[in-house]
Amino acid sequence: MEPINNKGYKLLHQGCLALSQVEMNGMKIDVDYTQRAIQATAKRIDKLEDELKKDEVFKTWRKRYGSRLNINSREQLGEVLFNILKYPCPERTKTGRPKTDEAILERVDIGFVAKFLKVMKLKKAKSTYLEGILRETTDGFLHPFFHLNMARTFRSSSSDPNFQNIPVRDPIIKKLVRRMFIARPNHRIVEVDYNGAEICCAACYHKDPVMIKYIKDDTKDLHRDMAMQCYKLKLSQVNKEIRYCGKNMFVFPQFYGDYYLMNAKSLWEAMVRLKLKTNDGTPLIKHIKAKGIKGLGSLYPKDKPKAGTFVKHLQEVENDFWGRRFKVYNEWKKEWYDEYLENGYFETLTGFRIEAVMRRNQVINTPVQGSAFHWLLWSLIEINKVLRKHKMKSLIIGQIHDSIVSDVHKKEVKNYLEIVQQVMTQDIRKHWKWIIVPLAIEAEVAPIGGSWYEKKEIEL
DNA sequence: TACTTCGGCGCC
DNA sequence: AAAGGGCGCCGAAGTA
Repeated sequence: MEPINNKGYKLLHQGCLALSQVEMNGMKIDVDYTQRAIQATAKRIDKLEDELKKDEVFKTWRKRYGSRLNINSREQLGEVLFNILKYPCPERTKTGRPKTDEAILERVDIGFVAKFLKVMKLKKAKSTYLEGILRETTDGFLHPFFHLNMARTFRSSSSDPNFQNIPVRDPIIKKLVRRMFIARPNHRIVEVDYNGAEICCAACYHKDPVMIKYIKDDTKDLHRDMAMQCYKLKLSQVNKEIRYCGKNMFVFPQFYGDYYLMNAKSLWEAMVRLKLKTNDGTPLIKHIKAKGIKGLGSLYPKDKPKAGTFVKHLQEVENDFWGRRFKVYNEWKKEWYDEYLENGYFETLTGFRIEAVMRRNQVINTPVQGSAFHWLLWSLIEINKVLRKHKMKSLIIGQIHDSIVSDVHKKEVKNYLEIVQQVMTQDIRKHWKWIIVPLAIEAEVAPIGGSWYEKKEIEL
């Protein structure tokens, strides 16, 4: 990759300097809390493991492995469940071992496995987060690294520790871990993020009028609409959980280059596993069957989807998605890839030529993912400049691809929010005239001296 | 003991 | 026609 204009060059130069400032600022860690949390979590793990050891399944496990038994080994558990106890093994890894991830193990409907998964979650929280972060903490402060030279898409990455994958989805683990991150005295943690950054950024490349309409019109909601179509629901039947599935099991995978077979699989599994219900309380699986879907259908790529299966339905949704709904977007993908094949490179709107051997999906995703991050990077640089120019006490302490985390002095909160709003939604569009969609941000604020866990969304 | 590979899982 | 984008960190297991 190389810059093709001065804006590109300056972005990385200043970005590097601004991020080193962010690294130096660092964030406060509640060390006492963390030590207590580690102890408490260790205790919970011990207790659950004791219970596991009393189970019949564990006795089978011991018989098979004897002293080599390792309660942390999913591979051993896979052997016990699928080869000895003869539970059906739905999938294998590329090296031929039985797959033993969460989705697969949940299908083995016995208490032992449910408890095993619960313990694994706690161990992940303890080792990677509680202990991993504490290990990197000195004098109560943590200074994660932010790199601009690691990601192939010219996003950033973070390490030692990785600040960009702190748990947020599982409410229990979220609280356990995010409680570690606290504001400096008289400060509040403030996190601001772009709404749908990658979708908006993609729109600047493909300029699909339907997508632009979705972005501009507040009453329209793509994820909701696709959830409705995938699960054959009416507007009144959709809820937050179902919308989440539409977003993360259809829309985003499709944008990343996935296809109907995988969508059908994960959307179907979600119905069963999360026991999804329509807003009026009907189990989704029952609803979909009433709508004429007999079953999931074959997941073998070579089989032709059969009428009346969920797979066939998703194939139709996909065809509609690209063939009718986002026709212009679809044409852009083809042209963009063809041009890459011809030239051997492509150029991002943020000012870089990227010359590398890439697969089709990478060629389509890289400019979007990279440029969306460049919006954030440019914003971070400008916000940092303003904070310093006005000698404000507030500090930027981190960045997560499309969001900025700051430790904001209690008297500067209003001012800070005005600055980020101005930079992220107005100034950036003067800097890059090719941004053809309105940009919006969301802000969350934690109490004075409180933790990252306690952040709450506020009106801007 | 040190290192690599794999599978898994956390995030956007 | 083909078919899931980008990271970093952990422990298990195998190898040197």
